[in-house]
Amino acid sequence: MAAHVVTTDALPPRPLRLGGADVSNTRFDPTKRVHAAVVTIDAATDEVLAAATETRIADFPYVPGYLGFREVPALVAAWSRLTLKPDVVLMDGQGMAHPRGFGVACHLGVVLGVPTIGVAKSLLVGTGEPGPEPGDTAPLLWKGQCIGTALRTRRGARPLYVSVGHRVSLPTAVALVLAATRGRRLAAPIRAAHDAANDARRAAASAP
DNA sequence: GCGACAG
DNA sequence: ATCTTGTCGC
Repeated sequence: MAAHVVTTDALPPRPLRLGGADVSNTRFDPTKRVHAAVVTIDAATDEVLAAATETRIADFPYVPGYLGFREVPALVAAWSRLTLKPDVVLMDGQGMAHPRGFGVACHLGVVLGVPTIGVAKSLLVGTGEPGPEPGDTAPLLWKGQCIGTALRTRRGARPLYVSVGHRVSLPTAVALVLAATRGRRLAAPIRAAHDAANDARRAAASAP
């Protein structure tokens, strides 16, 4: 089913450039536009090295389990204009922690041919509750299988759900996400992408 | 049939 | 996803 989602690491040695991908929507938007953003940051300093966005009409609605069909096309367009490509992309959403083992992060990775990691803020399927300390983890279980890792990145904050996207092992994925989180709940690349996507949305809203 | 349901 | 200020806590 998801046999083409290789779990063998294919990441280069340091310095590492981390990518972040996210999409913003305007609620009740009659034009049904999506604002996609992809960014590249320095893993050591969190400095944003490059960013690109794409605003377009979404040709597919939001349907749980089919997010890739709605968000990936715009993300691919944004990616094509990203001047400096990252080594691995952290995508806001599920990777293999998906009903058919192929969430938006896998979808993006396969289409781009780039290593990706699924980093979701809530669950689509599965269960797993990590301890209270940053770095605490718990296997994300579903139907007797480990489909990802529930990761506590900050005390008192809900965990993040990390799962394999494309060509990155789960242990490596969890380590990279945790390392990109500094006292904050979300990983730096995803926050940067979220900000860029929101900027694009506001720009499109105030433009004639 | 009922409930759940990434962003 | 988004609507939204102040407010509670480290």
